[in-house]
Amino acid sequence: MALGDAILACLTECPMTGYELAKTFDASIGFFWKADHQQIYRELSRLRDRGHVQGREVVQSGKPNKLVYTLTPEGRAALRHWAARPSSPASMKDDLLVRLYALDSVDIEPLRDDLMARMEHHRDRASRYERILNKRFPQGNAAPADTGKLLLLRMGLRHESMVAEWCEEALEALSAVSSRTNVVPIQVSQHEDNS
Amino acid sequence: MALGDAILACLTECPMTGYELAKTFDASIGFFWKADHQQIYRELSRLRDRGHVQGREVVQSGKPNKLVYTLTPEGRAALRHWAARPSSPASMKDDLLVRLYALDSVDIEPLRDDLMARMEHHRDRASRYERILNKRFPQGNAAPADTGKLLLLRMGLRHESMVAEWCEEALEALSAVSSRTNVVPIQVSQHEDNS
DNA sequence: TCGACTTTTTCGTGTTACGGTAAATAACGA
DNA sequence: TCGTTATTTACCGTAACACGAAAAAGTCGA
Repeated sequence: MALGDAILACLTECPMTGYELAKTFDASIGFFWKADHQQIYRELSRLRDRGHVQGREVVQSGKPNKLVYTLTPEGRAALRHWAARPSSPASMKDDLLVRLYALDSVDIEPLRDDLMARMEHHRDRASRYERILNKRFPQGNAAPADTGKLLLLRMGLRHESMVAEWCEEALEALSAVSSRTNVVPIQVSQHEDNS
Repeated sequence: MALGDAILACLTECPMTGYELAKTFDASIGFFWKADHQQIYRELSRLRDRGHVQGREVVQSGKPNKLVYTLTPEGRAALRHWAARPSSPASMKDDLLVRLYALDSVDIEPLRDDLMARMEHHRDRASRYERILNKRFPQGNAAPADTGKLLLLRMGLRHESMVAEWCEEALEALSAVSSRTNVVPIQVSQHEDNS
């Protein structure tokens, strides 16, 4: 809902090219917001049109020239202005939850596999966040300017641990159900594979 | 990414009209997925075109006639098929997190207000989930067919409590920062209010 | 009785997000 | 020479979201 603003937020750190942004995004805001490079570039040109960022071309010898984008005062003001408005809570919107909702109309074998994969995924991320936390904020506190980043990481850690734990619980609950499994081989025929 | 499938999942419960779906969605899947009635109706016609649901018109005296949508066998198969594919973890994508990331380029007063409102919001939802859990699953366990719904509610409860708790922590951390606040009145002038 | 609200469906229009495919340019390394 | 990395850009489509509007029938309170 505000990829543009997310990019502006990223650019408050330092001026960057689209390429760098696409990489950096993944290591900061990208923890909770995916955006591929096409999205980033498109959004950057839109921001440039609005005057919120300014692109300076840097001639490079070895590589194609790059466009370093800098936050303009207008962009900075827009970010502040945007940040001053109340936020709306994000929805979770997870496929897994929909599948669980329709649990008895669905095959549980693949669901179980899915849950296990997800559990590992969330555990991985949790330990990743923990590692970063320990490295960047060993004392558990941060300089005022970094407070937000510390809070972000803590949120990420909590979220991932919580979901991983929940996956575990869900797997247990599924085991209890799996006895009366309706094991019917899935039909791939007849109708197309849309959705 | 799969509103259609979410609707199919909803319809596994019982046949419903678009109007009822729009209401019911809010009280089940809508806990983690917002969709207004226009979206639902449009998706329903698409599903009907694909043959995944079937609409029967029910003539009513007092009110306008309604279209009761029933899951077709094809729809049921499509749902099973969809549910058998691995899910992709949803991203959190919360405005608040972006604002915190750019904490030192942003006014903290409105941020604090926002955090407080959000904390209340998440607390409300947490207690709401708890109430539903106590009412629907007093024993803490569910019939096999309802296991998924129990898990959903537990996830919702955990998520909301976690976020509420995190908001509290964030507010504390902000208090520590707020002493060196850069209190400059926000400019609304000069450039337009886009974004 | 008038006006407001509920029930029920539908249309339209625009933006944002997300996804894939692909191309141009130029170096560096195998 | 072929593949990879760096760097930007273009075009395609679909899905999601947001807003606004309207019909057509009834119910209920002021």
